[in-house]
Amino acid sequence: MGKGIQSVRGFSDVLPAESPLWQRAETVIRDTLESYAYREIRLPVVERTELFKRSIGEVTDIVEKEMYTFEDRNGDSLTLRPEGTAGCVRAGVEHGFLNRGEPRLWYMGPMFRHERPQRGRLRQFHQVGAEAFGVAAPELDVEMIAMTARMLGRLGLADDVRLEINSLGTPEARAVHRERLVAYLREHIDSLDDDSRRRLETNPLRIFDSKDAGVQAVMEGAPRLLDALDEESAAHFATVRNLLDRLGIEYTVNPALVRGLDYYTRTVFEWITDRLGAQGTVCAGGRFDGLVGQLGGRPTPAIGFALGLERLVALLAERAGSGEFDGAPHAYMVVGADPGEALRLAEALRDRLPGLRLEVHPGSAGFKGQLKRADRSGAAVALILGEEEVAAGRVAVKSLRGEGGQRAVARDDLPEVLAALLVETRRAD
RNA sequence: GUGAGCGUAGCUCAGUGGUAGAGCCCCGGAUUGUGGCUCCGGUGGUCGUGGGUUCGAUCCCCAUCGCUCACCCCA
Repeated sequence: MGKGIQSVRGFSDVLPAESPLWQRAETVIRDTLESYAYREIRLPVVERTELFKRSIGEVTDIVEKEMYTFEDRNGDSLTLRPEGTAGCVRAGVEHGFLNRGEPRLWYMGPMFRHERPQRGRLRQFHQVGAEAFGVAAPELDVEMIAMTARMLGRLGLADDVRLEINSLGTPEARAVHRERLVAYLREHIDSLDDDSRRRLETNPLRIFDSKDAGVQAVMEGAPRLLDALDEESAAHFATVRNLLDRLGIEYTVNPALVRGLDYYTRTVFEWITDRLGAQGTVCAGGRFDGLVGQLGGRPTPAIGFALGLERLVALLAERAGSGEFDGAPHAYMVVGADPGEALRLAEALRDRLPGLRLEVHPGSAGFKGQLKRADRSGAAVALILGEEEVAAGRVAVKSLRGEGGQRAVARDDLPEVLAALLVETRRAD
């Protein structure tokens, strides 16, 4: 325990016991994205530091104190990506594909933020993100929300999450509102706690969800961003709400919902759970109509979301039933005097049945020990290939679950028997 | 970055100022080529690390590292 080299704080392993859940999440997400015509893009984990400063915002927590930044050997400042959108937009501008059609992209991979680890928060964590470019219509916002709803639904998490939405309007409207809000708050500065005073400088909108009762009272009378929206943004938001209603997607409007990154505009949304402690946001996204232009591309409207895989998997783990796929082999081959023959047979079986998970006992040993291993492997059956069986051209198929019956099967019939077994266990996969 | 709680076997945890235990796991055995159940036996810990107090520290004190949760922030 206290020995040897340990993993770096906040960088954790996904052990074999948990990886099936990850695989299931990834598969469902990928399939869903593809069913909405999103295509995968694979992006580097390292980008120039400047990219994140310009996109996420200089004064955000992420840029100010959470980035893994280092100097390359040639003196360039590089950063382990703290999120995926910036790199995605950078790639789009660099390769000039953002304005050819309306690209829909997704990516999956590790992100890095130097924060204090806690439940649902690691320094290396994994996100699935998707971005759609070139479409300003609110229909796209709603389709994206519907897509995330579908993912969560397919994973059986519909009852564990709720949707909150808000509109941040245009940067201009937001700036005007911000000034008004700050002016208002300065009048009531005496009623603000330290936390809120600090936010006054950094992100005054955040003060809306202060937990302090006195602050709450002040905020009752504060100017609301939603009331200050420009006409177009207001109409856009109204359409989003209307369409969500028509799709039967439930949501609540949360005027205090603010995305942490500077580049968001108009629609923002967040899927929240109460089952994961303090870090309840599982999936969040919104429009960023200004970012592409900011990063040197032709001004292009865009929308995206990011989903935290650790948090999603944590929810799945809570929900996981007994029939969960655990990666155990279907069959375990017990080997007698001729290990070479066992290997040959095993290869032949894998040729015939690509879906078969077959573990062959390495070398040969006593049947007792091998059967014990077979049992512990979690396999449904043991395939016993001893001297008697080899001589007779058969394989003993012994059930390791339930009664434990055993029967001799002719070699030629074995693929068929195992195929039936696969069908039987497919449910659990 | 701030605060709180916790670090004893692979895991879950007892424990006492006098150089450590249980359950589970793992390994072996209960006669010949048959797992699970039962019984018997066994491996395994410099009690997170470094200092201090003490005749003596796993236990008390300090520091440090790590874990966990919360704040902040966010996926």
